[in-house]
Amino acid sequence: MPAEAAAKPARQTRNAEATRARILETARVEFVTHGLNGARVDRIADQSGVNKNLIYHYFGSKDDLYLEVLEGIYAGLRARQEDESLRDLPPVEAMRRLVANTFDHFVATPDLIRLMSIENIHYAANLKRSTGVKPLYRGLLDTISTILRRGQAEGLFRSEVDPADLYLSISGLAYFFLSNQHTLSWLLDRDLVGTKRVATRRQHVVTMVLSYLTHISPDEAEGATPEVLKRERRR
Amino acid sequence: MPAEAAAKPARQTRNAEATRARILETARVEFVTHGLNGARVDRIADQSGVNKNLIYHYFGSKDDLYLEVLEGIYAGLRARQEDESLRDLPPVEAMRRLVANTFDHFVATPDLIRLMSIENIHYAANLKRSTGVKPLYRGLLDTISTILRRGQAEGLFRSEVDPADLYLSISGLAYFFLSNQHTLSWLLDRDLVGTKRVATRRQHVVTMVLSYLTHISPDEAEGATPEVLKRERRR
DNA sequence: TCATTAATTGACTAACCGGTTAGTTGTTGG
DNA sequence: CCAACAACTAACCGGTTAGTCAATTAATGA
Repeated sequence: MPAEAAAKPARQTRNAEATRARILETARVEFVTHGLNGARVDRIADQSGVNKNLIYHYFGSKDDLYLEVLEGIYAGLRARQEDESLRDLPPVEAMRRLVANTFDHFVATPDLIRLMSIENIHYAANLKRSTGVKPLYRGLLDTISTILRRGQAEGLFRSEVDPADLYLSISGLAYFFLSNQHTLSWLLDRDLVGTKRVATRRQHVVTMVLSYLTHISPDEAEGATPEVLKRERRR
Repeated sequence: MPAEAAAKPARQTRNAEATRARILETARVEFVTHGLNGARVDRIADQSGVNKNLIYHYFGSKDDLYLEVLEGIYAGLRARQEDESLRDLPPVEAMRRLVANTFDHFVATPDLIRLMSIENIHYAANLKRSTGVKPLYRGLLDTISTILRRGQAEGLFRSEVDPADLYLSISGLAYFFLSNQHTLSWLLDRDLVGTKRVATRRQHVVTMVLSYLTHISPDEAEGATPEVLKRERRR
């Protein structure tokens, strides 16, 4: 294995970095599976093949360990966001991708969904101790606002749309059927997360958001078309 | 107090029914506030001014007590549903009310939101032990299907709408900003549940669903209007 | 090579917590 | 009036759980 030679002097029996990462990974699974109260530090220790005290040595407390897991998951959100590329696209296409990306990210990251739910059960007490997660959302809202404004200027989108409301709707449409899949699939007697089902739901969500945005009411649309006129009317 | 005379022989120190109800009410608050794992049987006992063993006498176990709370909350869902009245209204108005009712019910019943989240964190393990909650949802889907079909027959609604998907969307739009209000209000730096904010969100949600339903694509709308023709095309 | 530092462990504890045992007290029907 | 039963309590139990203390072992640098 010539690849690993580049990394480090290759310790044999001890490797702080790797051990710490292993604990964190095990903790992620534990917290996602059992929630904050249901998670057991002993179980995390056993699963990562490590003495329990090592966890306290590296992470201080159960809550701090949980917070680090939480921050890691939210950080993954930023990586996938690729806001920049959207700003150059035509408004309708940009919005279509934004919705689809949000949907796909939720589907691909079940841990995010569960941790968001868990965190809200705890009134976001831990997230509020965090630093650095918050800025991610400022950029997201900016992106939505930008796309929205361009679409409205071109007379393609309805006016009077609150970007935050739109964000809540996009997220809600993609979040709910996933976060509540266990009660819902039982109550509705159908699988909600099969590949085929997810694909049709994705289409449905994209269509709903775009129908809403491009549905211009009659009195608003009269004598529309030219972008300049549209911009004029906004005063 | 002449009013209470009609009720019963008025026991003084003991009242099984009232005590049981008091425990259940206290338990509801405890489970909603702390979740299933976070709830403490001792605390429920103290708060209801009752010996802990009495809880086990009436409810058997912590899980069974939780289940009874859960069933009570879901039962409230049925009471508020008033499906019947909707079926007689014109499709658009019926759908408008269905969406608004769902929204209002979620807003008015924060306990429902929290318990649904809590239950999903636990993979719906407790709900699945329940009998009688499931039928409620059959009726709900029927109502949606009926309204949808009538609206489509009259050429008012787009075709090819899965009733279940529509239900998931209506719920998701009303659920997400409430269930995740604690993380979201922190991340977005704004209050989400103030009276005014809820009112604008309500309008937004109703508008989005109706825009989607009434947005007939060009190729679908050509030569539309007559209901008969519409019905004809569905073959 | 040896002292220093960091990684890692075993053994332990105090508090907690769901559930139980063994009762006491009030109500009610005969 | 009293036996039988239901409502209700006090005290306890055993397993669990987050967190700690003191030691041991491996790498590191001088």
